[in-house]
Amino acid sequence: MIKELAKVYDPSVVEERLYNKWLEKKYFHAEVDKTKKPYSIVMPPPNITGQLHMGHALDNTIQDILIRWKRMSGYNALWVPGIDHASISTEVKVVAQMAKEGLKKEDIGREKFLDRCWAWKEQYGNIILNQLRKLGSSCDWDRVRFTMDEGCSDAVLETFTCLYNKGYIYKGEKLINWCPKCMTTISDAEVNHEDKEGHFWHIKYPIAGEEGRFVELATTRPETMLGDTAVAVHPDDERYKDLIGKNAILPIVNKEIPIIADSYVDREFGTGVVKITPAHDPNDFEVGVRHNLPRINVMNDDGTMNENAGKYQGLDRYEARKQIVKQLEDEGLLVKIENITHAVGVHERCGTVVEPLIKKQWFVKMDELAKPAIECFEKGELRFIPDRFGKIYLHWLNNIHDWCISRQLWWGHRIPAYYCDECGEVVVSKTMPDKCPKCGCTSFKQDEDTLDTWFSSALWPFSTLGWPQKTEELEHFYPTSTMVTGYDIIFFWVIRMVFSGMEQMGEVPFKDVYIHGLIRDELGRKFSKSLGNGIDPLEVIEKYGADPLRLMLITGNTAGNDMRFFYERLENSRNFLNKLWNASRFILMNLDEEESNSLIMLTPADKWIISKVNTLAKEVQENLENYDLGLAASKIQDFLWDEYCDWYIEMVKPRLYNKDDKTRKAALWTLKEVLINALKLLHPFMPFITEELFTNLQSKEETIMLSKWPEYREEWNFKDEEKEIDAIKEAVRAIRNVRAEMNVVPSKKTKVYVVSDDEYVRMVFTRSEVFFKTLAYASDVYVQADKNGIGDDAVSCVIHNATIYMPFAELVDVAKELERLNGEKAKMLKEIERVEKKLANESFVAKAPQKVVDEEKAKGEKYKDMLKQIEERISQMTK
RNA sequence: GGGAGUUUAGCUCAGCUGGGAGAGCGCUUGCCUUACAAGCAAGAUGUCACAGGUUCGAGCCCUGUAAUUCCCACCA
Repeated sequence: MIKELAKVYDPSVVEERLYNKWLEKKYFHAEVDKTKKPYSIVMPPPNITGQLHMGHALDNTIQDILIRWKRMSGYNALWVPGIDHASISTEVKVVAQMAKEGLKKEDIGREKFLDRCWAWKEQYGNIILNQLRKLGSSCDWDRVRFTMDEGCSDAVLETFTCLYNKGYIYKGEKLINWCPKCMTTISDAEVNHEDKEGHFWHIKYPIAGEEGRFVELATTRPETMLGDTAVAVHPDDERYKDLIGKNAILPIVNKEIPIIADSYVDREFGTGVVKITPAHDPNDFEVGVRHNLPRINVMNDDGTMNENAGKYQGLDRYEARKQIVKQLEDEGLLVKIENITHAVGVHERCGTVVEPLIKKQWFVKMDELAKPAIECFEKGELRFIPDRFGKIYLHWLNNIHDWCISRQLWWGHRIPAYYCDECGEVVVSKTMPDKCPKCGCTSFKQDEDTLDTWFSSALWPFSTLGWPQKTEELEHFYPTSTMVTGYDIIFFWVIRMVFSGMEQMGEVPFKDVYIHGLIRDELGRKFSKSLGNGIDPLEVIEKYGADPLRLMLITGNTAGNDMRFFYERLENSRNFLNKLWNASRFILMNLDEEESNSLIMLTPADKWIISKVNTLAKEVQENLENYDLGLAASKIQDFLWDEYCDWYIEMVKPRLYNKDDKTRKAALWTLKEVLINALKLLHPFMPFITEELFTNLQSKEETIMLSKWPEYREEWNFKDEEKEIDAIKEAVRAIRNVRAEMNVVPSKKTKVYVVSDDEYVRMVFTRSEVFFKTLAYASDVYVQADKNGIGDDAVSCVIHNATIYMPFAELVDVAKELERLNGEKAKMLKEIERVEKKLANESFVAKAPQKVVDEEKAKGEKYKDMLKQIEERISQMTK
């Protein structure tokens, strides 16, 4: 039966058909199978506000490669997909949506607002998951999880109460990062420091009781001076020693505040005097604690000044700043204004300058929890790929601060803390308590705040497997095998997953963390909306197909490094796809007879390519195990394109075209067998085309997805043939060189045979150019013209270890050829000299490994041999 | 202020445990050859940032320098 493939491969049609087939057949679904070794990945859940971008495409391609490889290798391979409620992003979007209707969330109340959020989730939440299917992701869609589904929410409540009961969660009044725009607290990790242009205002504070004496200090935020409760100098600063213990008069407020000594002050910086505003600055807060200073908050939550700001009450913080500076100037207390650039903390999500404020918030106490996370890494239970990220991981854990987890948002997991209406007692419990343990009252109010969105993400590796229930999935698949994510969320996510896993499960959540870089545009810039340089993966898939995109994303870079997106690279992948398609088409065109089970005789050429694909399987396996995914992919690509298509297929053509050839069957068998093996190796990288070709090439198995992963086989190891054919490749290249150098243009009708002593290797070339594409077989190759061709008029030509006869008429320039040969000779002499010099080096021979020395000797022999041939040729020509 | 990365062909990047410098794109030349012009064949191009050191031997290991990118950090 002859199968015929379409002339061109149309990814969009094929990919959709195949993906639907996979879904229908449930190939992605993984039931717990205790007879197999488990391999599991949980997908970093994309936000429900998200659209598929290149980062997702890379992240999921990597995971898909790993899962498909392990699945084919006989593992019980599970890939759990899911989505994240993304508390603040979603809330911002829903608020914006409502704003268009002229509504605020307060207008409709918490419950109705949450209804809208859920509606958002229903409407948009699955978009990104559907987009992931376009990529070919083979995750188990029967197990899609959501961070706010019943199970995950239960995991959150369980964890919260558990940590609270152990004393790891507490509510405390601390200085936190406040976003006046989003009106919520944010964690340290959510604050970005940006260098901004600003001013240094130098201000004089009068000394109380000493008319005309001042201290000069500088600030970048004059508006906070209204909340100053001290002025500090360094204890050993001679300039100000006598001031310590005295009072300064806070301008505008006209209040006396103490002058204190604290070693936090840097004598060298500025004037060596610092205003202390404990309610609005983290350092000042610490100083305030040490010196028992009052904390005066002068700002409202929306960034306007409050009642403590006196006449500035109600003004926006920046407006207040302006007016305060003006007043200071008017009062002659402003010394100078210095222009500076300084780091300003901004909310990473909205860019608003963060305001440190004192608030009562919930925190996770980190020092104890961090310890197991450090230990498990040091014990080697957890590793990073590449390993340099391990250092970053450790550094962060060793310098960890308590994690502020409460957010003044509505969309998210509401904090399971209940306040007694009577006595205010706090009860933390998964459900509303029945009665107050202190006063017996039965009415409670739940905490208004929700949890940081990363709180639920931190539990993801086990909550998705069913925790806190004791499921068989959890038992079988936990700890998961590999976590694939970008370096940008190591702090947000990876670390929190590890300590959560260690605390709740007593085991690491994953053994390997594969860190990938960012995809950038061709200029190396990040993709961003404002630059408008984003490239939509879906458009790329539409145009080129998912396979080329995947291949392009995975090759040409290594773990942890950023990569640039070039359409040129994509085209290369697309061309490879096309190449593969056409090669397969060629083979199918020739598979015109029934398959034979009888013993076939393999020629050295067949053994050569079989041996090559065998070696490839071994190397790919090693590369994958080391997470060198890009290396593995390009090796497969090189094999298929260079070795298989450009050499083997060309070599085998004469045998295919001659139906009487005894080795024709062997050629066909080899062509098919090798291709199928290579397709299997390629499948994790390019799932669609490999499936399409696999199912067309054979009829025994219905999918490549569940076919057996090619392993290295000793019986396919033909080292001699590999060497032999590789040597001949060299010879052929030399023959081609002759032709190129001599400018030979044989007539199109010339028919040339390359014949070896071995009768089963014979290659026929009907066209002049084909000749030069073709690989001769044995070391003693000679070329004869056929009866219609050149006959006796031929001249022999010996290059390296091949002899060719060519028609006289075609040798247009003997002098040129001689020149070339002389050049070749000189080159050879140089090489021989180099090798001999090396071998003459006694310490080299003595200290270098024997293998290296032997190799060197062999090279020397080879060069001498080649030199001899060249000299022969020269003497022939000059005769 | 700490920490990490990068520096290899015109461009973007590979180079695994140290043994004669690689790929893709681009460029030059010749080819519509019954799988493929999205192709085939041949070709040119590198003080592997710099300076020392270790070694028989360094793109790779060590020390230092420079340029550059990123992360962390409270400098008012």
